[in-house]
Amino acid sequence: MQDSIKLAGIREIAEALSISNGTVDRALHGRGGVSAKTAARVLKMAEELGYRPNLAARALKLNRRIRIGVQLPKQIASFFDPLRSAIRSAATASRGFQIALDFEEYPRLGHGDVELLTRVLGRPSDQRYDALIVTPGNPARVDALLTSIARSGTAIICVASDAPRSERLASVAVDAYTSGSIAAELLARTLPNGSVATITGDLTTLDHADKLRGFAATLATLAPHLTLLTAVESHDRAEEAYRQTVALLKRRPRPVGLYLSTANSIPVLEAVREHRMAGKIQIVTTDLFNALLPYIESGDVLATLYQRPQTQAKIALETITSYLLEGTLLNPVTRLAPHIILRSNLPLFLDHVTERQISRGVSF
Amino acid sequence: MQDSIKLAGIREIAEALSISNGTVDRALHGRGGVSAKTAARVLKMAEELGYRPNLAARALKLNRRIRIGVQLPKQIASFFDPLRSAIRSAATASRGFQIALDFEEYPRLGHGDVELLTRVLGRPSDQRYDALIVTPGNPARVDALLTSIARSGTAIICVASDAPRSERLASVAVDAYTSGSIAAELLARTLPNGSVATITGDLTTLDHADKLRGFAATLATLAPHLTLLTAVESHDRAEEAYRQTVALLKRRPRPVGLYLSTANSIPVLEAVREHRMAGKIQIVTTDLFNALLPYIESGDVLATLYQRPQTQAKIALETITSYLLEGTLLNPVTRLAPHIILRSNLPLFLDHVTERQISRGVSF
DNA sequence: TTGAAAGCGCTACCAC
DNA sequence: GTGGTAGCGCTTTCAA
Repeated sequence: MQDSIKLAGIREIAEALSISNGTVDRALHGRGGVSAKTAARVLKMAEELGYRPNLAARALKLNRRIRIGVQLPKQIASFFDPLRSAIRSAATASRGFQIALDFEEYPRLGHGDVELLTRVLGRPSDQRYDALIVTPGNPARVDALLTSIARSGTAIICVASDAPRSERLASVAVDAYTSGSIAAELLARTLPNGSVATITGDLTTLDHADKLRGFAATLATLAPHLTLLTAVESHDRAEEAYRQTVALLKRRPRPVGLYLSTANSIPVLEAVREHRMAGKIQIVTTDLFNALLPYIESGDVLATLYQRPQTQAKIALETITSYLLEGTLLNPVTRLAPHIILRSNLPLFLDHVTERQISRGVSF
Repeated sequence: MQDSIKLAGIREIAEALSISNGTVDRALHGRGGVSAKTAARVLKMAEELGYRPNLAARALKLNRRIRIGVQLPKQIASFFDPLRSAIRSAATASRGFQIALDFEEYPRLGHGDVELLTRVLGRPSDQRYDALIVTPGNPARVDALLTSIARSGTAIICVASDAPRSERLASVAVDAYTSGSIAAELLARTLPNGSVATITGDLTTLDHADKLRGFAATLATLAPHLTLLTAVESHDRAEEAYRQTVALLKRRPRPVGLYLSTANSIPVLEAVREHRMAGKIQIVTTDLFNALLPYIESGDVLATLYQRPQTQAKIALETITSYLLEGTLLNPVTRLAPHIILRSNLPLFLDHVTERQISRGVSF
């Protein structure tokens, strides 16, 4: 089979119709100032000749240096640091655009994000972002802001979470419901009778709530032999998680399985180890970072659900560039499957773990 | 943090040194005809100004219509059909290059591949491929050919398998050893005592042998309670697989787990069902296609290891274009982690399953 | 409403 | 060894 496409450009269309290429361009892009009749002829001929715009030429001519704002929280660093650096390298690799990135940070989801977003609206128009990458925290508090920004001409891309009721251009995230569902299936298949517990961050966060819904639903379907204890919220703080874990371990009968739906897993794992329950409780965690590695290698952790920050970054930037350059919206909503990382496939992910994910302060 | 890179082009370097941009270009690309001294000055200034080539301009100027040959087997269609169509769409989406694809097919791995490769060497030089995408079957029989083609100036990219001793430019594949290892871990975690069997294609194929090595190694480590029966080779033929499965099911004690390391799983699953053993034997399969879906949904299949043809295609084309356009070899060897598809995350993969994977004849 | 032409940054060719 | 320059296909501006 041969894909030989004859390359028809604007020039060819113009010649075929004996008009100027300026007119063809205007017609093709509906820029106005073209009679309806001519426009129709152009469109028809373009179709006929199989017109494919030369993106290199377009990019060269436009030669825009597009400006992308990136507003992400410092925490949880194990996820957002790799995400940031992946955005950086995806931007560097981009053909066609010079991409200027403007990174801004705030402490954590729901703490400082609104302020940064507000500041975007105040930027002088010559410094406007062409696109803005954000992780929306509480939708109720950012929806309106995101919509305002979008209407001001900045394309909004949500990563890691979503604000579906805002006018964001696109959203990329791991499917949270499915994440919970996978955790439940893994526990269902490996555990005999007993009860399982979940430790999450904050149930007002959509992502966390969705994970729990998926977990509960699948547990009910696949594991009628397992009882689900009420969810514990650790608010992504280390001591809280530690304390709550100790409390869980003192319950009788003791839970046989644990689903940690945020990256705040280390204090939990430490508590489990200190109580000499390592390996006796099946644990499914979230994300991948240095401190977690030994627990996976030892088998203390059955599996971790990796949210693929690199992939999310790549998709986000592809979405932005193809939107700005070609005017096509690839995929308004991308829901990735998390990678299920076990002991056996861990080696393949080791190069995804960066070094400088040192937890400072109480959480990570 | 602000990434404002001042955009220095060839022009800027030339002006800074009061020389012509032709000279700068020659120096930057080591094209010769430049005095060592000038070349050094140019390189230094380029460094200083942070020279970044404008890839759009380069692409526009070169305006090559690169020609990529794609030689893949018809079987196993569930893998190679999606791979082919993903190559197609990745090529269409490519900025900078017009890509002409030349698809060629042969019946199956090891049957007809050598002939197609030989034919490549005979092509008139004006029809030479800039790059060739292949799945090497038996390395012993294609290594030399691949090297000849590579030396003739065609970049060879191996997908789905590898020929590491040839002079191929790059290789993209799922890590076979890890695939087997994952299968073993899943069975180890879900099975009590007993024996497990493997059905593979052909142990002379590197990929199949590697999977088995990984399976055996991990089984020994994680599941001393499980016995591994000797591997069965079905040569990817349906009746053979069916017959062998029936034989396996007649063994006493009956195997409690099964690892099917090729996509030739349907006859096995049918045999299991007919013997009313569905759900009583844990089965891990390979790849994802329509016919397999009901088995995953019903739980007959515990997990399938998906080899991500779309991802492989994308990486292969990225490797090719960045090599031909920028002259940089991204990653000579890419080893993907297979996706572990369970019942819970299956919905996220449904759109990866194309329709026209109808098995014709004896195998797929 | 349409035509003509400049020019984006790079490569390659020709002249010196 | 080096300088000068045409031109890739597109967008955009100015003139008609």
